[in-house]
Amino acid sequence: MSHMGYSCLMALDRDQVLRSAAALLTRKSTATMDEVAKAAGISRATLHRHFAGRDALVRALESLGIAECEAALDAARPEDGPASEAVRRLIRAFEPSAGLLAFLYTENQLFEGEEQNQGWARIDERLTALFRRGQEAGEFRIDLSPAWLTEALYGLLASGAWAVSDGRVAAKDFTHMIAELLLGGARRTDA
Amino acid sequence: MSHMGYSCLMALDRDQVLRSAAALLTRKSTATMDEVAKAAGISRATLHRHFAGRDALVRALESLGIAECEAALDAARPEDGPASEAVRRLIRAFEPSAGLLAFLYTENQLFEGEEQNQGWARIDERLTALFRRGQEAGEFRIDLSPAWLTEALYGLLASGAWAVSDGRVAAKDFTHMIAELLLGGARRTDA
DNA sequence: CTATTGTGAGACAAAAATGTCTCACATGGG
DNA sequence: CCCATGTGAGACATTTTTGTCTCACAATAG
Repeated sequence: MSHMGYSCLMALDRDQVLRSAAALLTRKSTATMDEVAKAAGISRATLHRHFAGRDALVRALESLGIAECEAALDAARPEDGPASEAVRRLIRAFEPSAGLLAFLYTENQLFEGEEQNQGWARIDERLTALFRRGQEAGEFRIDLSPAWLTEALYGLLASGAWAVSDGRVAAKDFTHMIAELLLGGARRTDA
Repeated sequence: MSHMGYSCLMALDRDQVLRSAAALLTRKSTATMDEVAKAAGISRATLHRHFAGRDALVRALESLGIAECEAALDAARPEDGPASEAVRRLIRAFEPSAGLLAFLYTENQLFEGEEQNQGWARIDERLTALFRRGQEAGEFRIDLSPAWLTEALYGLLASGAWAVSDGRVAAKDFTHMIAELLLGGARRTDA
């Protein structure tokens, strides 16, 4: 039965295609379907077999991004332990998805579809809840709103992903640099 | 002599066209020249009179962005006084250009032209120099590299611009939220 | 008023991207 | 071996976007 082989290989392929598409579209958001296909190492015909068109491709990217964010949130257990530690776990869990997230964060003002926006709203909610919890526990300062901290987390994840992919910072420092900046800032505290 | 009237009005128009183009392209990077023109409130013909094509438009946006960043750096005197204060002045000086900068930061991996890249390299250099100065003065922690702090500053400026334009944070808090997060982080220090 | 200048609207062809086919080929299971 | 399935290459019509042009109109300086 070739059906198993089909779904298995397809799923892997599709995932990799989406990832390379995200990587390309982040750098060159006006890239052609043909360029996307070449970047993924497949032909335009095959790309078109998987995704009916450019819109479908972007929507698929968004769905994947939402799913990965949800999974990362689940894995990081944001409700457990000190909020600072939860933020660290969260950033570590987000790291593999950071490239995709960077693309979506800069592009997602595009669609206002029902499902998609609900997905992001849910993720935003879980993130702001974490920062709110940290504030209520007296762990985080209260003059920076949870909404802003959430926004900043997205921005820093995107900056980190780009800085790593451009070689401006080492990949192994990704989590540390984002977490330390977000939590502790640039100022010395042991002075 | 109508020449004065010409250059005067044109300069203003051109600037406003570029700004609305940046605002639109940030949200929808695949926007058509026609959409850009409509967003600027002018006809496609007029847009095309100012900018030969899409490339020319983006290049003009980049030139404007570089010029504004240089001007902001000059105005903020990054070499004077405590580095923290210099960073605050810098963020305040960057605020009017943040929307434009957000677009360029997410899109500038596009061109690798000589002049443009030199312009950005120069700005990067001045920013990293400021963070390096802060580290050498013992004001900033040394485990976050100046290159990363520079990158993070770009990212936070972009996040701030989007958050403000989407109404997620108040415009008046722009400088404070970015400066405090970048310098002090989310963690309470007075606990 | 009159001439100049910039503009908007629209026509138009050229170029680019997209969506849809067909066909030959490779691979892997039966 | 033979067949089914996914693929790459490329042809093709369609659609979209672009670049260029013309013309009428408004504003403004002289």
